[in-house]
Amino acid sequence: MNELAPKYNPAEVEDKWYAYWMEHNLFHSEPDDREPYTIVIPPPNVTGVLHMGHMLNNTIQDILVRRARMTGKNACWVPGTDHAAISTEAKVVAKLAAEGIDKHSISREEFLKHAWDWTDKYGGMILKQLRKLGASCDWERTAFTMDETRSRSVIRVFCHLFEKGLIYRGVRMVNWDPQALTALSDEEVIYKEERSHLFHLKYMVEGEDRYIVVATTRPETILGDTAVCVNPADERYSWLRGKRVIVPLVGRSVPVIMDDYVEMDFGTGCLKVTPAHDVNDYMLGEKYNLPSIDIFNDNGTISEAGGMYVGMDRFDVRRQIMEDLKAARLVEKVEDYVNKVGHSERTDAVIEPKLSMQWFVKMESLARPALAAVEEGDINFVPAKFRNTYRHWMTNIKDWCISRQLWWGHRIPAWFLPEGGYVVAENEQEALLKAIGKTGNASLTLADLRQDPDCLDTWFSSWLWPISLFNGILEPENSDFRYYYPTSDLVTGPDIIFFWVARMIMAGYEFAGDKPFKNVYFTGIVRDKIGRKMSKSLGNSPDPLELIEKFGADGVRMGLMLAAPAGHDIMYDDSLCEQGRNFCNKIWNSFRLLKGWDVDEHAVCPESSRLAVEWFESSLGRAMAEMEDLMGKFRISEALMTVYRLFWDEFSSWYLEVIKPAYGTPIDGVTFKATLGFFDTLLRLLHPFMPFITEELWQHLAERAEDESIMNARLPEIPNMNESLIAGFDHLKEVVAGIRTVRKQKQIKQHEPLSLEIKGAHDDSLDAVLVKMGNLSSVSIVEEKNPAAAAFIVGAVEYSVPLKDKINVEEETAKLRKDLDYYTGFLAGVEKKLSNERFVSNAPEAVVAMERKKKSDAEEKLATIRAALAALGQ
RNA sequence: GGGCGAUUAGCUCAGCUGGUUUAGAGCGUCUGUCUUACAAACAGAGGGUCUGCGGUUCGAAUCCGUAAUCGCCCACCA
Repeated sequence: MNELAPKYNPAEVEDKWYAYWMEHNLFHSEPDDREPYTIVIPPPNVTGVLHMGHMLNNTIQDILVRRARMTGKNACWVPGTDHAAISTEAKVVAKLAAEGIDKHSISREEFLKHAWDWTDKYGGMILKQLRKLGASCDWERTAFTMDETRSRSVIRVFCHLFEKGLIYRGVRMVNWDPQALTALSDEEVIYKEERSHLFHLKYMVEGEDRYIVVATTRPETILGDTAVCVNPADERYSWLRGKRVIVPLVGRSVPVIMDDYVEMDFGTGCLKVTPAHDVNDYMLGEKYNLPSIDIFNDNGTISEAGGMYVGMDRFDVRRQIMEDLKAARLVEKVEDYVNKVGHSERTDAVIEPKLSMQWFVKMESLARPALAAVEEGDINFVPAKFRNTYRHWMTNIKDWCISRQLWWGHRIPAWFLPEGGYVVAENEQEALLKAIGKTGNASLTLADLRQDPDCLDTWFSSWLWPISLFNGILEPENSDFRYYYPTSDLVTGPDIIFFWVARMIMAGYEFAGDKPFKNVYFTGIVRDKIGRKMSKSLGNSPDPLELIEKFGADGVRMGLMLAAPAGHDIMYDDSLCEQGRNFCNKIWNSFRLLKGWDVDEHAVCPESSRLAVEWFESSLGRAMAEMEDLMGKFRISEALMTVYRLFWDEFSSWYLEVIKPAYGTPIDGVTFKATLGFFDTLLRLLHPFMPFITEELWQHLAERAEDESIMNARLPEIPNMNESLIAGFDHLKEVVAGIRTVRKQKQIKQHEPLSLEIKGAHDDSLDAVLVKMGNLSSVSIVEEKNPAAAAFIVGAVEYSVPLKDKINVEEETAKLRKDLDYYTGFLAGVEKKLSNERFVSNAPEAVVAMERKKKSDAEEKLATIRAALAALGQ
């Protein structure tokens, strides 16, 4: 009789509606006279695979975008991908290696061709997968950090900053990744605690029989030692002043220098100085004009400068040197030691501090307006605690190393001149003109210029994302940019607050003269049940697509959102998605219920239905107001919970049960029409969270035009609330629950009618509902309570169900005694408060009045309880 | 070594500028029920004194101090 299956089957509907939305171009936005609502996606790396973090992040974005659309805004969610310089290059190098091709055996052009092939093949994978999630991105606007517009924007920005003197080139100590063979920014180095050793090595004093002991974690770097340093205040070593010591094994004579940088109480108080391989030693080297001996090749093996160890790997050489030192009796002792070792964020290789020529951005002046924007609330962080993190970083900002020794990325637009020096220009022609201008040599040709082989840091393109997506760098006056910028909300993880968020804010003010977004919503990290971060290496992350297959996209979306307040890590568990799936099923079945009814337009609307309609409208209004408030504060999971309870508890368990016609009888037209209206509104409220099932049912609910969609339906006005009706229903629910408890305790079936007796002031205006929901045969007001009845008290009114022989006086008495004790205690507490003169005189009047009300309520209630006990002969 | 945040029912969390019944929700648990939308369900029940200690106050989960535990971020002690 009902063509709808008793269980919702997401697989049958999801792809269908996504295709429908695409086919009717419903995600696309163009500027018009509506208010814009814009989100730019955090571009997933082309090397990435869809993980739970993406699911969470993009669900939130989709909820925000869909809700904005339904409130009449012109919503635009721009998708795209990031070229991920290091990761992608590493992947392509590995792929080529597997095919027996060495990167350096092929030309740059050939390599880039492979990289582009790889990108074309795998790059858009995550974006495709996001469609399964229901992401309503404007796919026509899909961008890539290395497409033409974005690339040209990057180059333009580089030139702009260079001309402004904010980009410079120089030799600095940088973080070197010996695996990826490139420099990294400070942010790309992850420090991890590692158990290692503190080696105490003997350095003989030159020309004497004495020695000093130096403590180091990296004995291999003795090959590059050019001094030993002690604190000038350290009396233990005052005799060393002016002397020289011999570097063990190496045999080199190096000076002893004195600097208070050295901590006297760490290790032996004696520090070996290797200017080429340690940031601090480098500083000392500069200060004391020490030679710098670079003992490593780029790939981490020992260079020519390393004497007999040439060609050995840095970790092998550490072991070998220790053996040799032991053999030479130059090791005093070896201690266990825990220290922090820098690793490359992308390759996990141990970082070597290395002196090299790189390009840098001066950050201080860029940071100033960006810091102010967040401090002054022009940009709002959710949750606000991230402002602290941001402030700290921004006020301690260091220059940004932006050059990478890679091929995959935006090539640095600098050309070296034959006789030294360089020019920076947006293209070759311009470079040539500048070169001629600079050298005065009109016969220069392009062949004389050599472009810097290095590429730019990936984030040097990402930081422009909100601007470059709308082509705001190259054409700042274009209508898209003027309309969509600044964007509205950014949704991202706190792990890239420095990499990306902070830099976008700086770029916004520098290149667009305005903030890039108004709100930043920081999601939490998705963790497993026992709190571990989900990761590929741990294998504790479910495959998102399998989850969607199992629970449906709507179920998964809801599961994630239920547990995801902003900035809180979420403990993921499949049971969350189960809850989401179950909710879909609940929605589905309530639709089946009303779909199955016969409607009689002429039937009279029962009083109970009339009341239910009026009450539910109020209830709906209350929930909608609450949702609006919560969404405004980005408390999305709470907004979802509000509509969840509205649908499940209020609509399904109460409203539908009240208006449900008896089996085989039709429903009246008035109630039916109101119910369809409610259902329609509920679907709209749910749509941002669960787009698929709501579209499916909304389309079933009425005849729709060919290109119509719930996506573009508006959220209705919030209905007015009838507070007293809501209060009346709240009371009624308790009475019904009381009746149900009696049934349960006395083992009376739900369908067996009971009569209800009421003693006390009773408002009978909702009796029609009471009779229906309590399955009552009669409701009567009595003067005296029937002793052979099961009683319960709601407010100060006593309700009882006459049951004759089923009544156990002891049980009834015990029940009432329990209530009596509770309220006696409660009353005592209130009275204590009220008898405290200082409370009465100090507390605000309203609070005192509230306490008086509590007191009289409790007294009334106690009177009722005592009367009930008396009726039982107690 | 600095800084930030957290600690509320079995679990995940609300509880904002202290007073709204001797703390709420969802899930889970327990007990009934295959009642003609839904057992992915229905009905009912139980469960915390708010991490410890001290303080401010007429009044504190809510403010202050302190201790413990956990987490995150930053930092050049080899």
